[in-house]
Amino acid sequence: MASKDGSEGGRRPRRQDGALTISDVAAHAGVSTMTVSRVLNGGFNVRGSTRERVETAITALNYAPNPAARSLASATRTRIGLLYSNPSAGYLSEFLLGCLDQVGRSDLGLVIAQCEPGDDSEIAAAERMIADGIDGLLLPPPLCDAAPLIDLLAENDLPAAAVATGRPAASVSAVSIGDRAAARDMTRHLLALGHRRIGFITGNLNQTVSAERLAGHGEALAEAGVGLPPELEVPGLFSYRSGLQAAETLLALPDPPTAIFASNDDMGAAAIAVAHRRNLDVPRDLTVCGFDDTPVAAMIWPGLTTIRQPIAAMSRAAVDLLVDEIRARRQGKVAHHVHTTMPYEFVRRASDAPPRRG
Amino acid sequence: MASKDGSEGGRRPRRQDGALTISDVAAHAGVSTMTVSRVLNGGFNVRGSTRERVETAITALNYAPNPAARSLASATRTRIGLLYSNPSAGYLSEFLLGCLDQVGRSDLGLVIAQCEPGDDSEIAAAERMIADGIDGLLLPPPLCDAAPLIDLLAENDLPAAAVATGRPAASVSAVSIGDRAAARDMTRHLLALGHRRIGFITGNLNQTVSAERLAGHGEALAEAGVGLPPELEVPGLFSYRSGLQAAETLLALPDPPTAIFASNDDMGAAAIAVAHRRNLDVPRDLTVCGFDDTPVAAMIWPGLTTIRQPIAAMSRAAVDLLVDEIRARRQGKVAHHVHTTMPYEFVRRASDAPPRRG
DNA sequence: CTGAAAGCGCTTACAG
DNA sequence: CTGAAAGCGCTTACAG
Repeated sequence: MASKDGSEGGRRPRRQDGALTISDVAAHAGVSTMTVSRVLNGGFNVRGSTRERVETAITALNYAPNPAARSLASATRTRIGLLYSNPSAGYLSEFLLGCLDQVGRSDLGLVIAQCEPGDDSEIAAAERMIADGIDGLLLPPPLCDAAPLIDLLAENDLPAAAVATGRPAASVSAVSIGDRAAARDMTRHLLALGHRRIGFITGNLNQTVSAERLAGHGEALAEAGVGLPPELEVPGLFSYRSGLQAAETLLALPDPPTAIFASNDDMGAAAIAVAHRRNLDVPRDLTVCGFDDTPVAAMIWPGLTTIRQPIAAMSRAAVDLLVDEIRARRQGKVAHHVHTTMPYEFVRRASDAPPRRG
Repeated sequence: MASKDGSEGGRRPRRQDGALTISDVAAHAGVSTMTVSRVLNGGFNVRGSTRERVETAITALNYAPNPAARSLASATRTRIGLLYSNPSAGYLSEFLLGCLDQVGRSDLGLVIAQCEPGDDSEIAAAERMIADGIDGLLLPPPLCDAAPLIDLLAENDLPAAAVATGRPAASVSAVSIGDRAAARDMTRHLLALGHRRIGFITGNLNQTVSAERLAGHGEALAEAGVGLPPELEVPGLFSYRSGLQAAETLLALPDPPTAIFASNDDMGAAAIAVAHRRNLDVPRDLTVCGFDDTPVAAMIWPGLTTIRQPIAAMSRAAVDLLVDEIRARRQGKVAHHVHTTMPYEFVRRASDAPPRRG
């Protein structure tokens, strides 16, 4: 067949940035672009050996698909929602940093809504997003544990990814650290320093991580044969203010603890403030430690010994999980809810020391 | 002419979401899509009357171009960088919220880098971004005032948008509130309550807003014929810790102030903490106010009277400015550096009252 | 100042 | 299981 129009040659190509395209991969693997596309999108209906050849070509060439072309061709820009509700500012900013990163590299639309905790505004906000045609929802704490919300999503068959929940619901994907193990590590550290009377400030019991962290603390004590007298376990709500009050309670005890393990950094910072108000030196007179490693932990003095959660990496991972699930559904596959655990890190700063003798 | 291929009909259209395309606008305006595209991209080489017709069609139809198609066709995804350096977490999270929103709706790539303040890492980070081929840079405080950094960008002819600078450099676009006027309003409020000895905690003088806020304070005092004794002006660094020290200094004065105006909320919160430590009731014994309206202002007790900066709106606006400038340059137009001022808001909470008598 | 054609890099719908 | 063709919505390069 002759070429369809008479004119041959002439125009110069538009693009000169050396970016690889799907055709390069196809050529390298000796298949059609169609097949490469299939592999890219889950590899269904592709023979195993073919898929391997394509995957080899992809990694050899270090190919990454052009997100703009993808969303244009599929005529569906994936849009995910982020619902948040008064987390600490330090947590939120790191969470957003992770989202921004992942959203930017995947050409996703991200719709954000804040909602007040407690009342039904989280339900209302979620319903608005569903009506708006969102493809999936991201749930940072404390919403990761909001049962009515999660039920609503399940009823509407909307994929969701919960971040930092202590006990993921079966109907959602989730990214967490091992909160129980992390708390156990922290308490083991305090025990190793020689502390035996350790005050514990719980988190808000609406959030499942609170019970997990308390359980981890209890396990470490049990291992060491140390008891946890009820007066040493005081309730907090994750807020600075609640930490102030909890620390007051602990330090006003007739036989006060030599160490305080606060279930997050804000409350740890509050415990340090209370200690100072009482003219106690931290860590000489009192050891204090926190959890999360939000910015405040490094900003106060003395720096707070804590557990680092890789928050940005967790939100990135959650976005990935969500997108994978959305894609899978579009192809009619069964939805997998993946529960991922990411590594935490023990961060020792300057707020802990052996208990004072005499 | 006959249709080019014999087959007529057959496939059904791929898209069914009623989204408008450039062809709809072209039909409505009675021009080619090419002309609509020209209007969309600055309207050069389009007759005035034609442009108006197209613009009318765009607004009538409420048309918005498909960002994915745009970046695919132009073969250039606009990528902007965000360089940040230890702002308060509350500030950063609101700033990111704005970016996320704007980036999401424009199909922009966003590259984020943190750098330590002071040393040359901001220069190094910027150079890395330039080498990476970034199209423009976003500069939240304190980097909005980093002269060496801004010089580097000017030398490399890289568009930048500074957010919340008190005195924008000529070579960058900028989005600010009127810091001077806002501080003037706050001090007028304190004067109206009856305060005459007002302590002022400055911000970090590396940031130009610090001098502006101080100047606004001074202007209001001058208007009222009230002097500013040197001992009532104490230096802060915008950090909680620096606020603690500054407030101590003020309250240890033989004739202490009846009100403290802190140049940001973190330092205002610190002043309240110091007052409490000294058994002073806020606001009965001491009025305290802040600036910015970051989350901490509403979280502490009493709630902090402050000036609200629309941080998210400011970062959104900065992204827009940057993108406009990048597009203009691509079309060979001269780059405009726009300096925008956005409205602030006086937020009265519970930390201010008339001075105590006797 | 304006438009017809080609093309951006992918995916969908169809046909084997 | 695999591929040839058409199309996503826009912009570039060219021609008037």
